[in-house]
Amino acid sequence: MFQTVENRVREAFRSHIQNHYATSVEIVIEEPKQASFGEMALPVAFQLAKALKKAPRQIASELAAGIGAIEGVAAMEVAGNGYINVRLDRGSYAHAILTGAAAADTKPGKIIVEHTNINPNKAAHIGHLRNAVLGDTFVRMLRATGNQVEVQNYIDNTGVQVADVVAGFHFLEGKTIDDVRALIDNPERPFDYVCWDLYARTSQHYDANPEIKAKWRGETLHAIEAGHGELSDLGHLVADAIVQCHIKTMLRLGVIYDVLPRESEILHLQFWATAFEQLKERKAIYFETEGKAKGCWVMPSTAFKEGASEEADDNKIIVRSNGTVTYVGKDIAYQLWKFGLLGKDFHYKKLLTYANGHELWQSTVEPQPGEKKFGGGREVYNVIDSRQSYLQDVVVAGLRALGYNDQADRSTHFAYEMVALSPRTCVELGIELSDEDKKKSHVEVSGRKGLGVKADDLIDKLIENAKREVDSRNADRSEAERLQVAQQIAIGALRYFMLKYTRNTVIAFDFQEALSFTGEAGPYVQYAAVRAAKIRGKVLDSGVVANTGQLDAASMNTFLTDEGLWQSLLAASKLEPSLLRATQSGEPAHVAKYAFQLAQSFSGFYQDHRVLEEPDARRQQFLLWMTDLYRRQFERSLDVLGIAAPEFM
RNA sequence: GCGCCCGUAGCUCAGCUGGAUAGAGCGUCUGGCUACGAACCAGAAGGUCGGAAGUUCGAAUCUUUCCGGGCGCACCA
Repeated sequence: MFQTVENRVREAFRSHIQNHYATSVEIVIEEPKQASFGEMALPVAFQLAKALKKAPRQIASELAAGIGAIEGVAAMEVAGNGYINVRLDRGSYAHAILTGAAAADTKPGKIIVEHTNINPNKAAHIGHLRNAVLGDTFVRMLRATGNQVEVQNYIDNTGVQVADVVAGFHFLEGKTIDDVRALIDNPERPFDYVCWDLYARTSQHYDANPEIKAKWRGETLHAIEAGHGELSDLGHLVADAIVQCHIKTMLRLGVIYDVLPRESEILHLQFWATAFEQLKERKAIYFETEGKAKGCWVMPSTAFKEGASEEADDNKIIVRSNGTVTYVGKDIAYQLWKFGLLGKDFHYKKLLTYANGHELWQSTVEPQPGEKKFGGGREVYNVIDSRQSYLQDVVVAGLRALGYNDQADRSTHFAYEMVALSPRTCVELGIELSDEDKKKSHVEVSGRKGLGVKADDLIDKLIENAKREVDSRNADRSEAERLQVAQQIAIGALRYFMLKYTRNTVIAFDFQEALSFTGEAGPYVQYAAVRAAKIRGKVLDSGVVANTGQLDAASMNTFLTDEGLWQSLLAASKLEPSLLRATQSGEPAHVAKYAFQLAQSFSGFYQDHRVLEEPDARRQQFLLWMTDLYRRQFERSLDVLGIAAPEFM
């Protein structure tokens, strides 16, 4: 609704200025510095001052006087040195919200979002959670603004990290496939936890014995890539089992996927070979005959690096001298497929059906009956750690080199900074810190060292904390209900924590902060949502029948002369513009911020107005409607954030 | 060495395309529950927006430079 009026104001000023001043400027509409100034502020007089050679204040006065009536606008004032402040017609604004149903228009084309993308060789940690929560929330934002989205989670099941764990089982510990299968089935200890420790042990062993590293890793990788033999079988067994663990962990957070494209199929279906031919044909890569990259196929650095010189020896190797392809090469093939440019497709089989009926598919080599189709997107977002921006640049350069400039432009590296650990949390975890580390604001996690906080451990701890609070406040509820709410609160706290920071902020993860359920946190928003729903329920239980029919623009206007109520309505009505802005800027933190501000606004409303005890029947109807508007907006914004609105807290 | 990111209140962070008196949470201090649930609310204290120069009617925001920090620059991903 706000945007509708905003557009009207913008258009009125645009045409008025065009007609009377014979010039055109971009009409900027801001939020006034202070709420008392009105609802919109236009600095347009400043922009015109130079061209018209007049004082801004004078121009503003002329504009305000000459522009005439605009539907939905009650008044315009000149303020400061030349601002034009716009005041809305409160009654008609409220009435328009009451009667209007905004239907989101669906946009054409499919957007592909790839996120999570965890190496299937150990348990997920907090860094992975940031990726998944950012990606999942962005997907929800896109869908809420009318986009069709396909969620992909790429599985690197043939990479070095999987090979290291396989080598650990096979060479280091002498385990057979049946031994490993027993570990997977062991309910005592989760398999991803077993691998977490084994990966750290294997890495340590490698560090102490570099020659063994080359031998074991090489042998294992070779077997996995060839796709047969015991080491290969072990690789698939481990990777598939870990993927199941990851899917389960992410499901706890409400994160689900549409399809898992796997690297093994990229290899076996010759995706790379096809891309390789195209790259060679278009001369995007060349065979190096001298220097340190002799015998490799490389992409010249001039293709992906600004200001790179011809002589600089920093070309990117795509195919190694032993003929194997690097990750970047495979990623170029994968990216081509995402846009439907490869001329090939995977086959797919259904991996599982989520409790809500949604199906998760996985790539496979053999054709399957009734298989779905994936890929072929109009736009692609890759949610990947900003440390990989160099490699993402290479991938995009690959698209450009093949002549796919449009697709390159619609290819976005949705980058985010890492999650590190606060020194205090390292101490709590029993991690030894060097004197140098102690001075730092954060310490980087390391999977190779087994240093980090496992996602499931963190979630368990959050639930435990929430459960204590819920128990102490809700003795009348059943154990099952309390547990469910505790889980919702824990996940709310966690998702909000991962979303409250903008993407390029390094998060120094701190247990005390993450476990905090007060202030700018998920549970604060949930609490407000619970209260809004509860008031509504109590009022209706008291025998009052909701009847918005008696709320016309004129009567609402009288209630809205109360500045506090007007500000409440305004805050509640601004979900759409902030959601749109957040989606355009690719910043889920903005949605989190809006939800928090909505909760702040409601808390104030809650304090100031007693809906249940309101003696004036019509005013009570109005307050009830406001409460319900808040409730609906909480529901929608929390849904975008992937946070549940509990029934009680 | 080259490239990218960051430096805003004691701490952790917002600040949309430059715009009016720079905001929030936490922490500190003062108040508010016989409750439409205090996981809340009201109020106070707290900032030369890292330094300097420039562009502009106007700079936390744009440019240059310096200082301080982070991350990249593999035949790993």
